Amino acid sequence: MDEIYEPQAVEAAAQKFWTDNRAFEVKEDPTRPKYYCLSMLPYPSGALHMGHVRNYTIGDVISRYQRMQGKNVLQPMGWDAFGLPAENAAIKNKTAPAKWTYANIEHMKAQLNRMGFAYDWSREVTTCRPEYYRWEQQMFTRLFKKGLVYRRNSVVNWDPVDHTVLANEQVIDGRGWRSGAIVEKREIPQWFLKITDYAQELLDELDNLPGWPDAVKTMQRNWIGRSEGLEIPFALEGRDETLSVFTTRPDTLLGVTFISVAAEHPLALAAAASNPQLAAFIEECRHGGTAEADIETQEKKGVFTGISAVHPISGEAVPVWAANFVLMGYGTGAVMAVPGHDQRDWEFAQKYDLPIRMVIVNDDVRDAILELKRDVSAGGDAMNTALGGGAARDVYEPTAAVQVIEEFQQRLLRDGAYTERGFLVNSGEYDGMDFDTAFAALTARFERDGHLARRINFRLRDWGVSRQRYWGCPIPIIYCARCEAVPVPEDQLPVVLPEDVAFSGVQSPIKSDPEWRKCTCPQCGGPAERETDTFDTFMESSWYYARYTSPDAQGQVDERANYWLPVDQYIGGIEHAILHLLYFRFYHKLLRDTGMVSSGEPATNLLCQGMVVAETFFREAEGHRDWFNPADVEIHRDERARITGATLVADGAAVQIGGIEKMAKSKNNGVDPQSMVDAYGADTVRLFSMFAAPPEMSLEWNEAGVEGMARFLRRVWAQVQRHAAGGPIAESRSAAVALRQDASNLTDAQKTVRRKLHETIAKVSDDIGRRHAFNTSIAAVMELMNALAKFDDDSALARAVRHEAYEAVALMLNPITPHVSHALWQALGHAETLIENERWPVADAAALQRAALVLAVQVNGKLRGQIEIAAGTSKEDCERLAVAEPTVARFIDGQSIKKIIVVPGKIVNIVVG
RNA sequence: GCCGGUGUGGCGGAAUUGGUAGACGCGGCAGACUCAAAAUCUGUUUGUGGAGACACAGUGGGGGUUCGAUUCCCUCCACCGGCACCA
Repeated sequence: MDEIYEPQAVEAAAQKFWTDNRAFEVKEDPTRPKYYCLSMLPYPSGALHMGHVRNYTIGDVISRYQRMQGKNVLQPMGWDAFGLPAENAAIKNKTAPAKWTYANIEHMKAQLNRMGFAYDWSREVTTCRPEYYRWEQQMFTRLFKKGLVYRRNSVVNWDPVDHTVLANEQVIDGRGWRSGAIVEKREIPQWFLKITDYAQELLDELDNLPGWPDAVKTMQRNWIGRSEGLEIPFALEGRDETLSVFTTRPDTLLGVTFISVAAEHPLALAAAASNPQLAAFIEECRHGGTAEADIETQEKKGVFTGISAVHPISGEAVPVWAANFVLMGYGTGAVMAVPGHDQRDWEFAQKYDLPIRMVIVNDDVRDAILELKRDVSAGGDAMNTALGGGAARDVYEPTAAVQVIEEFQQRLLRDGAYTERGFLVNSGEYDGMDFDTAFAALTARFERDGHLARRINFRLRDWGVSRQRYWGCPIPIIYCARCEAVPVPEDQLPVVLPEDVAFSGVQSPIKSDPEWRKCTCPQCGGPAERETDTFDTFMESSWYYARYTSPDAQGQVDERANYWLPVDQYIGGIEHAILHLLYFRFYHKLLRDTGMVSSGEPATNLLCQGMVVAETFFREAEGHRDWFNPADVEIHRDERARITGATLVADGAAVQIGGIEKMAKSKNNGVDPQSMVDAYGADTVRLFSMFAAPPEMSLEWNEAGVEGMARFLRRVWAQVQRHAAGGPIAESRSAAVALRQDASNLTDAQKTVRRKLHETIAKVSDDIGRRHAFNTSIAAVMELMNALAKFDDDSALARAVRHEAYEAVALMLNPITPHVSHALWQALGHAETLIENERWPVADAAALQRAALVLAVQVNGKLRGQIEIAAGTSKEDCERLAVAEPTVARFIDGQSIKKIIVVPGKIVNIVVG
């Protein structure tokens, strides 16, 4: 063992050993428990970033820990290789997207290997390869035949200058990012997968995923958005048509004072022909992006269409407005507006001076009304007055009950809608009913004549999978003038995307190439054309996890899938909480329903890691900011270590501190993992990324902290080196093993160190295995190392204790810093390498025994002292000792003890007063 | 706008089921070693008052439940993630 820790040499040696021995290639083995640990596959953007390092270190720690538990661990890796950035890079660098992508993969694969991740590369998946995507095309054609695929018009962002469809990301403040033109909405035909057929199951099965974070499950529930309500028909005045609206609040029906329809609703479009103001409004609504955030935050506007509907109960005329916040894609594209009890409708009514009607009241108002009703039956008429009759206002004296009602109504008109559930008023025969009663009564009313009014509505929309881009998987459809859309027959798959193309960026090469498009119809043999749209890249990332189980299957997957699936631990960023993770779950059900897998959910446990963030630095320039990388900036502090400012190393002049943000090119605050690995080694980078924050929180990259981790590894190395050089290692080993049988000869100090060791083993096992609290597991090992450093005893027994501890430290650190552990294991006298003899240490229960413990003593909940008690001291004795403790006694003095609470092993609280 | 999350010393964070707030690391300060520096090692480090023993305050703000609240409830604020064509 070298005296000095040289990470580059240590890591090269360990990695060579693993590679030479194919240490991480796994086979299906029914005799051993399997463990499938999966990290979200990277998009090959060019180089590994810190987010990847963090994600994959977490996965590797869990994988290596599970190997040490004796599991048959699969940890694969692959490339989400299709996507928009390749097209952008192709334009910028004048290269083909495929060439750029493959070069990136090669580079990033080398970087992953340099990190020492235990991947089974024999199962590598690259999603832009035809041997991968042909199965995705096959699945699509099968779903087509099952009726789970359909084509309809839907809205895209259209750049009227470049004549291209833009991704939401390419729309900046309503304008195309390259052309600067105001983006328009345009409807084009697109392919959809019927995820809504699975909405109920996707919702229900969230309850069977205890290993998923609650935040993710809640977000998915809300995204799926199941709601129960009624579909209510409004007849249109002077027309032989009805306009149906879906509502979850039929109890507010008598409060409807207008109806809002989407600007692109057929009714509005038809009315616009003779209404220039409406036509202008519809035209205005065509501008701007399609993102929901844009639509929901824009100013709410509307125009009266000139059409009136008939209220189905009161018979009153209700105006129909076109509004920019109603989405054609949801429900029927029309909503009933109840300004009294819906805040958005309330604001709209205020703006356009539409009536606001109170039809729901709270408990207090209901009680007041009941009081007035008793008054009415006794001959008074205050109730009519209070509820809007108004005629007698000048002459009568308002009672307290009337005041309650009037105040409620005034608040509603002045401050905003009352949106709680309550009791119906001003609703004729429904007056006095609560929500449930009114819901039932109105359901009965609208369900006469066998007509069904009850509806279960989902917010979830079908998955639009068409993209008007080149660098994606071709959609395997052929268009024939006679047979319309025909799926490509399975024996003609894959439909291969040409990779050697000139890519200008304006038009997809397969759209502009008439030869690629040309084909014959598989049904009638006539001339036909291929679909030139490609799949959403979420398609590839929805089933890659299954392909890893059988990467060479002659089918999408084979029987090996059922050995490995479901995934035992999935790890990825929280930003995927909804879209990717919902498609991932949906696709698994598609695989199940086409007989390819037997499980219902793809992953039993999910860990969402936080972002990697860093400080930002900038200088104001003309109209913009110049951002400086943290590596080029020096921080200044005052005598109490508070930051006072920062200067640029290059010129010594001040820069402004811009706050902590997600590592990004735009803020130039990215730290290159490669430079960190070159400077400190992979183990130090892995250790820091696991130590600096718990996995699900954001991690602030800070180079001083990285240095601290390097310092720790050097200390571990130096201590083990000193131990190994200090005596015959084989004897220490056998003496350490003997401690398990009999440790009674140890001195108290030796026993204390040994207890600390076994407490640490217990804590680290729980922290890594159950809690995934890697940061505190490292802290515990550091505490142990600090105790060992102070353990000043050179006897043979002390050497045995120390040997036992260093072996355990090497093993406990192995998941996190496997290269160092590999070297330490050999230094501790083992002929076998650590990877050949992976065994997680187990705490010795006998070593954990304590003779005495310390209890905190509180008086009225405030800490006042401590008492030391022997293990097994009775509650009464604890109370007696606590009361007698001098400081405690001082605080009790002169007051009577009312109660004493004893929490065994923790605390005594004496309540006085 | 809607949905979800986070907020604790100078900084990253710990406190696992309501039970001693600040483990561990960084930074700072002091000291040892050194011609010197770096590295390393030792001590110290929430704030205020106090020589000290110790006391008081303190977990984004306000309120509540409890013998006891960083932890539970209500409310407000700030920041972060997602919003269906970024991946």
